[in-house]
Amino acid sequence: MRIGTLAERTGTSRRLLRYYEEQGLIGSQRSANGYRDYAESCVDKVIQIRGLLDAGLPTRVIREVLPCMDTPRAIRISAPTEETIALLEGERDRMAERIRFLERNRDAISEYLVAVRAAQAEAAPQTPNPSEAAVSA
Amino acid sequence: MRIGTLAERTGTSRRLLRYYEEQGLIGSQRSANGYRDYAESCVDKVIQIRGLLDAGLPTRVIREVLPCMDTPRAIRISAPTEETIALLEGERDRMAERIRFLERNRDAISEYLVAVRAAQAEAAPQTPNPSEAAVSA
DNA sequence: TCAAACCTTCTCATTGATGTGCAGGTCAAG
DNA sequence: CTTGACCTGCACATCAATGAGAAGGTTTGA
Repeated sequence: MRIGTLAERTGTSRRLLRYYEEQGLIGSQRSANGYRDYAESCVDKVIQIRGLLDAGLPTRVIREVLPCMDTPRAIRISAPTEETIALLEGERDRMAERIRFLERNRDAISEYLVAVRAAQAEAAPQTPNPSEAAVSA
Repeated sequence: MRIGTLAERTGTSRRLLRYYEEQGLIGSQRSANGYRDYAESCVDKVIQIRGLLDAGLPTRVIREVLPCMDTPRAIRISAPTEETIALLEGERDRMAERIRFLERNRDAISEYLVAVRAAQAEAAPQTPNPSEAAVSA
């Protein structure tokens, strides 16, 4: 498929797809006219990349990690170097740490929101006036 | 405490602490000579900030979220605006999504590492390797 | 008291990562 | 021929963080 289709199907901009190719995250064939021609699997791959970037992994790491996971489930063994294995182990640990931290903060925010709602309900039990205390930001 | 002490206790640079103050993430008193004087609670706060940034939250959001969590457990109600509440709900959801994605990727990497180790064990079966199937996380 | 070592202040500039805008040109279809 | 999708390449934007330099405060010991 061409870049416009891939952009639409992944919700990214064409520009960004070219950027990811420039960064070595995705590849493409070229048609005779020079247009990029993407494989079907690129859709999943781009979504995967978006998620990994959002999770805080730098492109440098994604470049190493991605070839190991063909699609988000299937696994391909491709004789990685010891260095790559160590990188993956490190990233797995970093992910685990991030998860723990995110869980703590998600819970803290949830608890806070519950407390706020309880306070609101107590402050205005009969009058539903949401902007009574609204001031600056 | 002064900035050097805080830097040492949080593992950040003095420069970064000034930057966080500039960004409105932390505050400080000033001594008569103009030196910053940090409260004890700043240690936790800075660690919290590091974690939230690492989790992918921008300073703009942290600035809103942080005052709601005095230390990583205690919660203070401070009459937030509806806008802030919506922001917090959004961030909580984004965190939950990030957690799900990180878990998927962490598991994928773990599985991959297991498979790689199995392949290595098969390639070199005479090497005594008692913990061949050791997996973590 | 002086001086050296160290800490702090502020400010301007820069880096690195992720991404976007845009100009100028090519290609293909109506 | 016009329109729209695509190409390359350069520049710009944003955000987090850092470097460097100049000036001044603090401490300690000769």
